[in-house]
Amino acid sequence: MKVEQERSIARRQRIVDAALEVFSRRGYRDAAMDEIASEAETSKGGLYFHFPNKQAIFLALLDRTARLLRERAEEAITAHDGPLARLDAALLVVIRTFAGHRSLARLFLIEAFGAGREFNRRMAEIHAEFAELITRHLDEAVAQGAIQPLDTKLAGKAWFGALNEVVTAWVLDDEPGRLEDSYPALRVLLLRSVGVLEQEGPRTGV
Amino acid sequence: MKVEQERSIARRQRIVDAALEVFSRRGYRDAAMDEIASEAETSKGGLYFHFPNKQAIFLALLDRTARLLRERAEEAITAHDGPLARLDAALLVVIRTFAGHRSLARLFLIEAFGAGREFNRRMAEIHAEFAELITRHLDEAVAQGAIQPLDTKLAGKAWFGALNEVVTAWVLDDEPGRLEDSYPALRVLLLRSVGVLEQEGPRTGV
Amino acid sequence: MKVEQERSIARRQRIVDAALEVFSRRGYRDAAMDEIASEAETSKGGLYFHFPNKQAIFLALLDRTARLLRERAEEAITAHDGPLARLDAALLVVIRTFAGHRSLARLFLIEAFGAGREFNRRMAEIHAEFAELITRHLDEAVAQGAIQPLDTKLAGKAWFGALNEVVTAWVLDDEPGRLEDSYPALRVLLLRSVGVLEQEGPRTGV
Amino acid sequence: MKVEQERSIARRQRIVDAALEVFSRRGYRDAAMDEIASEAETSKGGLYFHFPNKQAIFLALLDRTARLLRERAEEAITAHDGPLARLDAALLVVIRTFAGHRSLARLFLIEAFGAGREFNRRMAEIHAEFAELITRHLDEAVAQGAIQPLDTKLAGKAWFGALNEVVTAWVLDDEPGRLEDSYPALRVLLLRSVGVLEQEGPRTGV
DNA sequence: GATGAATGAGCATTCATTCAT
DNA sequence: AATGAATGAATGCTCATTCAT
Repeated sequence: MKVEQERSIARRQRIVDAALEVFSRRGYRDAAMDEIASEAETSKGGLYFHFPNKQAIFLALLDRTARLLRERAEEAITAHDGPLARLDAALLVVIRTFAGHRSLARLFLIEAFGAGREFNRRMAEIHAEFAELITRHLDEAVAQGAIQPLDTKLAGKAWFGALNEVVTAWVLDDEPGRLEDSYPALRVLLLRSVGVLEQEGPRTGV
Repeated sequence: MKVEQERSIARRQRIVDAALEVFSRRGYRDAAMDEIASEAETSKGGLYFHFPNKQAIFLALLDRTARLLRERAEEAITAHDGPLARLDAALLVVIRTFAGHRSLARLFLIEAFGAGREFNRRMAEIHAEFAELITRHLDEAVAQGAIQPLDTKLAGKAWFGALNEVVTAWVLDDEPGRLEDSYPALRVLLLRSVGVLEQEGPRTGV
Repeated sequence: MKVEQERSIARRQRIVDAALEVFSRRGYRDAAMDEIASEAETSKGGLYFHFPNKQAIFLALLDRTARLLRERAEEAITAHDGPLARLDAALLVVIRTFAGHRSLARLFLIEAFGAGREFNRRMAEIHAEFAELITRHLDEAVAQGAIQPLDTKLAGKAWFGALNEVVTAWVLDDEPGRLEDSYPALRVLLLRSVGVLEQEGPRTGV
Repeated sequence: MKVEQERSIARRQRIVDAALEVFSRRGYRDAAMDEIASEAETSKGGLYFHFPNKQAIFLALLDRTARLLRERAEEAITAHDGPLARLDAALLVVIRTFAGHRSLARLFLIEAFGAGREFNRRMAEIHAEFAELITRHLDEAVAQGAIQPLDTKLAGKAWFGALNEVVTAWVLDDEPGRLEDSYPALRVLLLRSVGVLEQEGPRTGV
């Protein structure tokens, strides 16, 4: 039993991995189940044993990615003190994660929209989640008097959008530089936008 | 001849109008040439007389939209003095244009990606153009001493991204409020991000 | 215009003809659209231009067949006088029609059921129509005093069923004799069942 | 061993029961092995342990049903004297059996055809068997002088067909009445068709 | 210029059957 | 005996594109 369950989970994993590969190579619509199957070293039927349809695979991939980002961000957050430092660390971690997984970034920021009306709601939710995370910390910063009161909801969206665009441009760049290198300047802009003029960057490694 | 040319141009117009309608109703992939044809009150063959293929229609639509935005932005720009005021006016005009054409916004910000790998390059260019417009004015503001030197290229992307996200969230909102209402706060954020603390909004009408 | 319409109608005809061929060769479910297409010397897309789906082709075929039978039956009916003679002529015509088109009989009596729940209602209607035709004439025979009063609704079903089974057995027979040869005896049985002991057969040719 | 054999037989029973349920719910083609398995509270593998394939399950069900009908009919037959009384009793028992098992009737009279070319032969046999049972008794009635000589083979088919159609119409009726109520009138028709004008109905219970 | 009929490659999905455990 | 994971052939349907009229 145990063994079989583990194998089944592993197979799902492999399918989702393959899906990432194929979706980011072809885009959602042009990705054929056949190709995902062979990339996952299984058969088309195998795919349908583990997932009800193509959409479900994409959704699983989306959720896995969102979870990964969220977990890393939260980890970074708990490792720091003070709302702005935490936010700072979280954004850096997001940048770094995408920097290390360009195809994942492409999937998350580009393919996910346009994959069909059905995904728009889910993507809106994911965007909203991240924007809210930012909003929450800005609210706390306001509460602690670290920054002046402001429309934190809007700021959450704006920060997320700024980050988003920087990463998107990097994804679509034919000869991309190092994504992480954009962060320091972006950080200054974002902090200034809420009225923080100086603050040291996070001391997280590398 | 003259008359026929005009008629032909009018027909193209009607097709592109129909395309906007259908693409934003269904998304690029799910929009059928049949539906565009009937929306344009012509036949499938008629479409292919005026455009070589589906992609070309979409591209024409994209370019028409980009041109519209650019023209309006430039108009606003020439109506103002000083790089920051001009930028301010341009962004406001973009916001207002999208506010008045939600389906166009959806098309431009959501469908355009995911319409297929072939469009990504074009979209990247369009994004870049707008980011560069911002960068240009920020550069000028730096040159005039209105703001402190900064990474204006990055700031261009960030500003555009912030704007983008605010509009996107509005497009995907089931019960959207008035998009224009977000602008004043966004404006403050953006200006602050480049170190400008106070500045009156543009006096553009309504 | 005229020419094109005619051609279009001819094509539909050809498709329905091909469908009869293929459905009665393979049965409804095992008939592939591909095979119907090639039998009709057109392409799969062509099929779908003229019919919305497989079911619609089958239904068109069913209706065409039912219409053919009805028309021939009515023709025979108007050529005779007296309800029993008319009925007699109608049944004979049905028998003869099936005798001349074994695959059509197979389709109509065997494939049509079992082609899927969706067809059952239609088939029930068709059966009912024929049974009612019989019932109507029996009613008239009663009204004219040619036969004693009886449950004509039930008799309609029973007569139709008897006919049906005789034809079905012939269709499924590996070495079938001449279907028409069964008619005289069947005729005697049916007439006797409503109390008519003697009556000459119809004088319709061959 | 004994116990295990019994268990195995019971399992087969359960599978065939489940098959009846599912086949008459969905029709042969649309019935999935998965659904039969879960209805039988076993697994797909379990099905294939007891039967070589889907067809075999259907055949087993068909044969079980035919056997049931035959046994009940024979029972009724031996309980009566005289060929016509026996026939009468047999038909009544068939009617009553179907009346009590509508899904079984649907399966036997409707799904069984159209389940695929492979079943046609078997169904033809089953029909023939019942027709022959009728023929046999009519032959005996002729031999005993109870009825005048006639084409008893044809009459067998016709009787069976009449019965068949009455039951089929009832199966396909959305708001069916009591099937048994049709029998007395049908009986009169059938008997008259072979020249018997009066005869009391069978005295079989209820 | 315009039309509508035709094409055919492409694809998601289903499902009976197999088989290692 | 039983399970459930895996297989892969089969198929209805879509749709951009072509082209004779």
